[in-house]
Order: sequence, then C-alpha cells, then structure tokens
Amino acid sequence: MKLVTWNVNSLKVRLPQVLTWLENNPVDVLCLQETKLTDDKFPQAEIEAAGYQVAFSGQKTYNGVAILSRHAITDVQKNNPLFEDAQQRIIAATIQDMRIICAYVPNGQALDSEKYPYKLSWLASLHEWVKQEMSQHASLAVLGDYNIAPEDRDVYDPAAWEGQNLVSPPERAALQALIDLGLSDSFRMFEQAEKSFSWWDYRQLGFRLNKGVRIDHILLSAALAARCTSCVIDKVPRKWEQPSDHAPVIATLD
DNA sequence: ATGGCTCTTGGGAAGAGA
Repeated sequence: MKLVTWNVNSLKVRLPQVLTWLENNPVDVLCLQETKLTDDKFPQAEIEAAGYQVAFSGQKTYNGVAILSRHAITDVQKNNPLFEDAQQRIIAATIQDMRIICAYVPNGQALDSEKYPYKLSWLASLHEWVKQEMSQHASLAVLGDYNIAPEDRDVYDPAAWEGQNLVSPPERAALQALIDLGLSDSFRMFEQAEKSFSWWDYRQLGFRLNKGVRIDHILLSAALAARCTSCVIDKVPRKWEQPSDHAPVIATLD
C-alpha cells in the first residue's frame, strides 16, 4: 500500500508529469495540492483512463486539492466542516479501511501578514476536526503540504530562517498539537539522509544547491504507523523540465 | 538585497507562492 502527497503547482501544467510519474510509480492513493483548477476543468477523464478514481475540489487560480485512488473512494468531504472557508484546501475520503485527509495548509506569507493568523486559526480548526475523525477512524492519514518545517533539520539554513514564516514557534506548535493527537510524521519513523527536503525555490538554483525545506508531510495514526515500512521523498520529478517546486512524498504500508 | 522563478488571469502587469 503506497500513499503519496504531491503539491503539483498547477495540475493543468503538470498533468503529463503526474501521469508519467504514476506510470513509473504505481501507487494506491495520491493526494494532490494546488491543482488551481475549477471542478469543470478538472482532467477527470485522463486520470480515470490511467486507472485511478478521483475526487476533487477546486477553485479558480489558487488552491485546489484532489485524491486519486486505485481503489473505491467513498464518503468524500470537501473542506473542514468546522471551518468556514472560501478557499478549497481540504478533501477527505474513505478508501478501503483508511480515512484519507488531503490538506493544503495556508502558506501564511509572513508573520505580520493577515494571512498568518488565518493559517493559525485554520490549523487550530483542522486539529479539532482531525480529533473528531480519529475518534471514528482508527486508520487515518493526513497527507499534504503543511507549509511548516517541523524542526531546524528540515530547513537548509535554520539560522537564516529563524522565527520566519514556515518555521515560527506558533506554526510548529500547531503541527505538534496535531501530532499529539496520536499521529506520527512517517518520514521521521525511519533513518533519512541529512538535508532531506520536499520543496526548493525555483530561484537562485535552489534545487541544484539543495536549498530547500521539508514542508510536505504524511501523518499516520497509530494503526497505520504500525503498518508503515518506509517513507521517502522522490526527487526525480523535481529534475524534470518545468517541474513543480515540490517533490512527492511516498509512504509504504504493509 | 529591493530580487531572483513560475504560475495565474487575461491579453499587460501584478499577486501569490514559500
């Protein structure tokens, strides 16, 4: 069983890469963020032709999320029912015995931006909702672009980033509170190379110099963590022409 | 370092991303 999260930064641009990647990496569940497509423009037929079922929730220009699955998708929930949000950032579904939550956490922009308190309140409400969902689903995964680097080792230059958006203590506390519900950061369940990141700036040779941050995560409930045998970041598609600035993160479960 | 790079809308220039 393979569960994946990938911020594709426009599915319109990246659909050929997603389909190529899936050909090379057959997976069970693929959560996408930043599809940037209204639902009427979503490439459902192409994805189904590749052998995947799909649930999606999008809007014009920004945000947008989707879940692709080899298996039947049921009980689709769009956005957090506890949080009024004009932005389409969450889609959840039940797949086999698992509750899958695909999330695109707000970026926050900067600590003095009005988007920063939005990010924190969004995360606080996510916490409440995930708590509810966990009480009903022992096997639960929250996959997505969290826009939070959990620790200093998840940042290429922690000193330069100290206190900034993506690493500030309130954001990290919000992520930790989510984990404290009983979730595990699957990536850190295993030995990993130093300076492992999931996002690199398009500018200034960010990828070539490995100036990145690890902000895309797969959190697993205890029942799923017990089945997890690996978690890796696939840097291959980041090397392709016209790549997303994010790399896919893949958790493998027995 | 003010930006850099990429994407979107709209058909040019500007906001957002992280």
